[in-house]
Amino acid sequence: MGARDARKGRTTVTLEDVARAAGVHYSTVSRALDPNAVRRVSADTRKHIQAVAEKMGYQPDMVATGLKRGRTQTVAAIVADLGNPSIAPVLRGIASRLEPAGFMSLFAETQDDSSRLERILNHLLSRRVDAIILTAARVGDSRILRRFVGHGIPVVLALQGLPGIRLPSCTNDDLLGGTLAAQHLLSLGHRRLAQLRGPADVQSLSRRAEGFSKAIAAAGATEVVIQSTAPLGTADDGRRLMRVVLDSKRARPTGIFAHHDLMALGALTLAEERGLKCPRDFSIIGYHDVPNLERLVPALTTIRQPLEEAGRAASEMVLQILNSPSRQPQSRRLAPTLVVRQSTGPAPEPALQTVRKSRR
Amino acid sequence: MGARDARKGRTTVTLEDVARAAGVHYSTVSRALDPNAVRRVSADTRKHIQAVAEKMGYQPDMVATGLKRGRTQTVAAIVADLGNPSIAPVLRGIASRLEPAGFMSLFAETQDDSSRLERILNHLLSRRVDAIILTAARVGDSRILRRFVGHGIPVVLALQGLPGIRLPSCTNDDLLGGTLAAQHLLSLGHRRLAQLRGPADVQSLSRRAEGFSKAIAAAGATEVVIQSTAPLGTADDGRRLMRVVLDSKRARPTGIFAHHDLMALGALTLAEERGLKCPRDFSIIGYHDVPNLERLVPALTTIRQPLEEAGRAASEMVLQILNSPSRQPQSRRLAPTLVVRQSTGPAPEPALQTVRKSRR
DNA sequence: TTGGATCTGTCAAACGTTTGGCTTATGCAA
DNA sequence: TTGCATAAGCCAAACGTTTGACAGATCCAA
Repeated sequence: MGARDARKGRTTVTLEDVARAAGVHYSTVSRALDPNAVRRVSADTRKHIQAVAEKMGYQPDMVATGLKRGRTQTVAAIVADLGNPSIAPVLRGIASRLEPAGFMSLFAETQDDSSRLERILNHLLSRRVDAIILTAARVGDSRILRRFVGHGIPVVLALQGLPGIRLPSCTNDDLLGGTLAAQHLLSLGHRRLAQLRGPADVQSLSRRAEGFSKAIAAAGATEVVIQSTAPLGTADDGRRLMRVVLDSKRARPTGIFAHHDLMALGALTLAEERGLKCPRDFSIIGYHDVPNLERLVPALTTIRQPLEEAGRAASEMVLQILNSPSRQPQSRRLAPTLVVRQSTGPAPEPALQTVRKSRR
Repeated sequence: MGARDARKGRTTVTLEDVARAAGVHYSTVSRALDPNAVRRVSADTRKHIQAVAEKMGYQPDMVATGLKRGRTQTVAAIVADLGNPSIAPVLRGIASRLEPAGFMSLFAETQDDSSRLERILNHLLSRRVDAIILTAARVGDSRILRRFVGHGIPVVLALQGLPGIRLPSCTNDDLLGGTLAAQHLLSLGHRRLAQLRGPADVQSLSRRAEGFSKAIAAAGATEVVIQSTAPLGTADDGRRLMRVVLDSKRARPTGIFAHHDLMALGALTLAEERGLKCPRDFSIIGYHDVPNLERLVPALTTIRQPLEEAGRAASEMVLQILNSPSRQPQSRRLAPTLVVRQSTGPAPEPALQTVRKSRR
C-alpha cells in the first residue's frame, strides 16, 4: 500500500489505499470524506471510513483535486517591491483572511517592471490560480490585464486603482489623504506649499496630489509641484526633489508635502544639511506612516493608511467573487488618518522669511 | 476548440487542441514542446508545432503536470511574522533566486504558534510542495518536522538552526554577531554590561548570547543577562527588560546589548524617560539593522545581517537538494557586520557613576 | 407477489499531462 | 530484392481525484 513511485519513494496514502483498508470502493471514501456529499453514504460507513482515513494519515492530494475541479484554492499576491515596508502588512492581511477560507497565497514581485508582470501573469495562468490580488499595476499594464481577465480569472486591485480597465479595487482614499495633509499645513498658517510627487503613472499618487492641490487652491494659497520620475518612495528621490525646491529662484515654500515618508526623510536630511531647521523654518509631512520612524527627530507627521485592513478587504472581495461570480463587488475606499508629530509646526513669521531670503 | 467546462467557461487551450490544429497526436505536441525530449520528433514538425502552439496561446497546465510528474515547482516559505521588517528581504531573496529556476513561492505565517505551524505543514503536504524554507521554527517543533521530513520533502532552515534534527540551514553567524557587539563595547571601555535577551528557545538567540558572554568573560568584565519570555523583537519587551535592569540594586551597567533593534529602541526610550542620556550615561547596541532606524537620535549602533543573501542562499540549497537528493548540502553561516552609529560611546567616568549612584 | 421509492454504494469517465511501448516509414548495406 | 537498424510519431496507461449514471437492497403500499 501507499503510492509507489511518481513521487519517487515518497510515501503517500491515496483514496485507493484507504478504500482497500476500509473494504469499500474508493469513490465511497471520497464521498465519506467530502463534508457536502449529502446523502450518498450511511452514517455508519462514513464514521468507519473517517476513522480509517484518520488512522492512515490520509491527506487529500490538492493537485489532483485541483486538476479535477479546476480550482486550486490558491490566490496570487503580486507586489512591486517586497522590500517596501508598507507591503508586509498588506500581505499579512491577505494571508490572514485567505487562510481560514482554505486558500493559500502565492507571491511574486514585479520589481516595477511591466514585462516581468506579464511573465508572472502568464506563469500564474499556467498554474491555474483562482484569483489575483495586484498591488503593482501601472497604467500601461491594463492591456496585459485585460487579456488575463478575459480568461475569466478574477483580479482585485489593492492599494491602487487603475484607469482604463474596470476592476474591483480596495484602495486607500488618497484624495482624502492629500486633503488632510493640505488642511493640516494650512491650519498651521502655511501659505507657500510644495509637493514632492512620486511617479505620475501611479493613480493613487495622482489622487493624493489632486486632494492636496484642490485644498490649497481653495484656500487661495500657492503651491509648487515637483515631479519625480524614479520609483516611489526612496529617500534619495526625496533629496533630489527637495534640492530642486531649494535651488529654485522662487520664494521658498514653508510647507512641504512628500508623497512618501522616505521621500520626506530624504528631503528633511537635505534641508537640514543646508542649514534649515524643521519645524522652525519649514514643516514637512510624509505619507504612509512607515514603521520605526516615530522616533526620528523630528518625528515625522504623516498620513497613516490602514494597510492590513486593505489586504483583508481585498481578500474579502476575492472570496466574494469566487462565491458568486455573477456580480462584481463594490470597490472600497479606506479612510486614512492624519498622524501629527513634530515635523510640522506653525509657519515661520513672514518678516523672518524676508530676512533669510535677502541674505542670498 | 478550447476546453469546454470544468473551469466553467474559462477558455483554456490544451495539448489536444494544439494537436488537432497541427494535425498530429497530442503526445507529439507534448514532446515537441518539451526541451529535453531528445529524439522523438523531427526538427520540422517541432518547428511547426511550436508555431501553432504559440499562435493558439498554449500554456501548459502546471496542475496536470504536477499531478503526473509529482513535482509542483513550488517552494513554500514559512515565516513567523510577516510584519517583522527583517523578513521581507529574506522573502525577496528567496523569490529572486527561485523564480528564474521556474519555481514559485507560497507563503504562510505561523504567528509563532506551533499548532499553526503543524496545520500549515499538513496543508503544504497536501499541496505537494517540492520543498520548504522555514524561518519560524522553535525547538519544540522538531517532532513535527521530523514527520514531515519522513515524507521525503526537503526542509531548509533560514536565519536559524534547530537542535534535535539534522536539517541544512543557512544562518547568520550569531556567535560572531554577539562577539562583535561585545568587542565593540569592551573597546569603548565598558566593564559592566547587560544583555537583553530574546526568548530562550530560539537557537540563534542562544548563540548570540553565547558569543557576547564569552567575549565579556574573556575580558574579565561583568555581565547581567535579562531573559525575555515574549516573542522576539518588540519595543515593549525592550522596555520591560530595561526596567528590570534599572530597578536592580546592583551597580548600573553602562553597556547594553539588546537582541533586537526594536528592543533596543524600547530600552532606550525607557532609560531616557528615567533621565539617563545615551551615549553619555550608557551605550546601547541593537541587532538586525532594522531599516529606517538610521535617523534615530541617537542613531542606533547595531549588527547588520545579510538578509537577502540568506534568502538566496536558502533557495540555492533547496535547488541543490532537488537536483541531487543524494547528498545534503553544507549548512552555511553568513557573517554579520558591526554598524557603528551614535548610540555607543566611551564608558562614563567611574567617578561620575559613583556620584549618580549615591544620589539614590 | 408485484411495483415503485428510497437509500447505499459501485462503476467508470473524465481533468490535462507524461512517457514506455509499439507501429510505421525511411535509409542503407548486402 | 531482402533484411535490418533507426527515426518519427501514435497509442494508451497512468497520476489521484470528483461525480453522473447505474445497480442492489430494503421497505412499504397495493
